[in-house]
Amino acid sequence: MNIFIEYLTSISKLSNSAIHYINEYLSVEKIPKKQVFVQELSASKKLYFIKKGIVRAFFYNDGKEITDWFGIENMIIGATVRNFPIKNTRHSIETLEDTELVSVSFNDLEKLYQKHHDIERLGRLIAINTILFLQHKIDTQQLFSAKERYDEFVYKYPNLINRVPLGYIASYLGMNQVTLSRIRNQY
Amino acid sequence: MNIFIEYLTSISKLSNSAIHYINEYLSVEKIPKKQVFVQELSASKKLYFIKKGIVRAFFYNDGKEITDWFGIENMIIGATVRNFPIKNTRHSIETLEDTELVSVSFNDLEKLYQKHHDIERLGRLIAINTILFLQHKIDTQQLFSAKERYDEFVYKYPNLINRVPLGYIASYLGMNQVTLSRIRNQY
DNA sequence: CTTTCTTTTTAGCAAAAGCTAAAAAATCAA
DNA sequence: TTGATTTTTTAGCTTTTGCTAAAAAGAAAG
Repeated sequence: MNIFIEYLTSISKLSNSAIHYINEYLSVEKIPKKQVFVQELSASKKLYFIKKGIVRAFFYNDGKEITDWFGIENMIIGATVRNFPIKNTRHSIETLEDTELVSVSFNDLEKLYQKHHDIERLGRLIAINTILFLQHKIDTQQLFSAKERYDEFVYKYPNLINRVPLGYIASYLGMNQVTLSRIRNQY
Repeated sequence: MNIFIEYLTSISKLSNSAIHYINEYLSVEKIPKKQVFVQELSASKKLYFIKKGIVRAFFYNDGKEITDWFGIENMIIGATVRNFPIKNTRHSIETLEDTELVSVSFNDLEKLYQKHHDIERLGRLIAINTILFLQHKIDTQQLFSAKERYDEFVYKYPNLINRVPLGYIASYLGMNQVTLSRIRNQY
């Protein structure tokens, strides 16, 4: 789990007592490949951190499956996708490879926030990072062509291209799977 | 300024002492129409809340001006657009109508965060609201046609359509100004 | 190894949206 | 008001991306 604490402290300093407290509440879970381990994200009772592996978030629109987000090592599930009690969506999370997760229940997380000001601050800073990530996604969607979006994806996630089905990447990038195949073969 | 405090407490409860403290740090500014009052957002020293009026955030891409965000009453400037020391962009903020703002300097805001746990929590919750807003924008961009995006915009900002130049709205919605004009005249 | 199932590529055509430029309309200022 | 400036609409053509379906390639299972 220490990798999780390291991740957290890289975002914001934490007191020893906060670290100790967080550790108390963590568990580790191993999930095999191709398993939908969160059926409905907004109803999820836990927050997950990806220690190892690849996951994706997806939902259905017009009968079609849309991949919304890819999670790789050192990412929090639901920081980016809408893992908030506020909004009802139909997101599921699936492992694409064997995955190790660190989890905290939202109940416990709430306790952590309330007891430790520095953990609350950490939560705020994680949210701000998420905002930056999303804003960048909006920019690329709005200003980049399909090819440019793909190129950026390759740059950003060099490991994913050969490990994840093309169709998932296409829907993540907001384009047709056939279009992506063409782009990849440089027209 | 009380409208600002009301806005804040609608998001998260604040202790009386926190409210008192916040009030100490607020100022009010009036800006006339069509004035670029923040030249470079990421270098801005203050956070603004819109008490009255309309503003927009814009930047240049490929020599073209892109409107990124519209701010109306009861919005925080920079909660949505990237008003963080972290990321360098070239966003400016301009009033579209006579506008009244409440402002806090980031210096003071930092103090507020540090002194009051409940203000830090408020900051986290505002960030989460921003995340939801941005995720919705991503969805509409990715899944909606140009017409659908416009229809949603009309629904969401009924006041803006006749008060804001069409070109600004078009770039906000990620489409050509000519395309938007056609859509509006229902092809 | 084959066979089967899944994923990717290719082809051809259709639809959506972009671009340039000019005309029309609306707004602003003297 | 009237002339000037800005904004919006219209027209015609181009480009990009989408869609359906079928072929090819790859991966998985017996």
